[in-house]
Amino acid sequence: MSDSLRHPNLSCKDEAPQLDKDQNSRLCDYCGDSTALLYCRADSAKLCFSCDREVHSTNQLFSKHTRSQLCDACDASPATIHCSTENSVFCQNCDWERHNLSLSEVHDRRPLEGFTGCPSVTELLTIVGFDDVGNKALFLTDSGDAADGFLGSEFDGLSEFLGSELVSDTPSIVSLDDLIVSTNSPHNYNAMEVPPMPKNRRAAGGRHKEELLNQLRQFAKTEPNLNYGDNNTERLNGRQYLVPEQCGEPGNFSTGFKEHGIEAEIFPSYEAGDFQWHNDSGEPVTHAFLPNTSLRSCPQEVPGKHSFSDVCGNHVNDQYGGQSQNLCNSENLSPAPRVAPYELTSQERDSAISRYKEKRKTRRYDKHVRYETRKVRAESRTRIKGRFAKMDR
DNA sequence: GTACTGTTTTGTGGTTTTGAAGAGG
DNA sequence: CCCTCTTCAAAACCACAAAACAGTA
Repeated sequence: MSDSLRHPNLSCKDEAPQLDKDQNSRLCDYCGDSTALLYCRADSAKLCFSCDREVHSTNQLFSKHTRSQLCDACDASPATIHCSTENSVFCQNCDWERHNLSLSEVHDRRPLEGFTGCPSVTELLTIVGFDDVGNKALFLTDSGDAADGFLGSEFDGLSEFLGSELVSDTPSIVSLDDLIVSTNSPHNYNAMEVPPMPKNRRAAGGRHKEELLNQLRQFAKTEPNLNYGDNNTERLNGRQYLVPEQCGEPGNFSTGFKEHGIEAEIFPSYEAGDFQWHNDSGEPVTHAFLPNTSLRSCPQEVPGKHSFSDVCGNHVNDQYGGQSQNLCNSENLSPAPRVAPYELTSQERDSAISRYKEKRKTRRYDKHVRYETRKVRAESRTRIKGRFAKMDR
């Protein structure tokens, strides 16, 4: 990860996620070869995209496993928070530890959601936050190695693409609530306190964007709907290009579809009906495809609304990064992924859950007046259309 | 360390404005 | 699908005393 990708205000201490650490900690639990980018909670396994598809397309039961991006910090838990300031995705524990320790920093964090089913490459791009530019990354040459698409100077290579498009997520303002909770709560547990997701924002990806795109690119070659040579593939000037699967309007890309007389075909992926989004309470969202703006909901806490789910009887919601017993594993129904043991992580998770519950008990939903004298004064002040008016002296 | 002074920032509430979402034609 | 209308919630606005902060003796 280059320094240019880091937030300029980050101190050395806060640059934490040891992303250059031993890559073995991020190897796929299933193939043991590729870099793991996803985490399946039900299987307690880290998986690359290819193995994820292989494992979870086995049967309908496995396809219900909720998967998330792998935490950039610990490489061992499902990510539930995307910090655009650090350009990383974090699990609940790492998010809490990092953003609790760096109260002086104001980081722009957003909730991430898991997914189930067997989403297509395009859908995966959307899930990991490349929804607006993701398809560009799949415009491949015959070599398939470089993202040297037909955009020419406009889109000259993956690295430039990464530098200009994907990593330009600038930090934005964090909510006041985020700061208040951080400073006032006796527990300082603000992992759940993420500001609302603005619309049309570019998100996620994390610090493994390049590997992520590489895997998806390889994945795209094998995916039935995105295979070279089939209906999705068009040839232009001797090059092969993938016609976006879900991009909807060909004109959205400045790639010259219309100019070249190409109409992007919109067709359902073969597993589209099997692909489900989950809302923040872990319940499946019925829409097969949601607009970009709805992809990540903001888990605002609602009194009385519990956050645990029991999907498929063996899942725990993303909010806690919970690790559940795997019914499927216990019955040995699937090609069992290698499971990495982490007792400590489990303890940390329990600790985080208890912190969360404790904080939730003491949370105030009503308005709190800090200075009663100011309140008294404001009530007695003269107003014009509700606004304070100047006093005649 | 304490006291004082000057400057900057914060917080307060009623009304209006703004924007999102839903209903209906 | 598009447009209009309605409803609702949240943000914005205002002035200024109080709080917070910085500097000095």
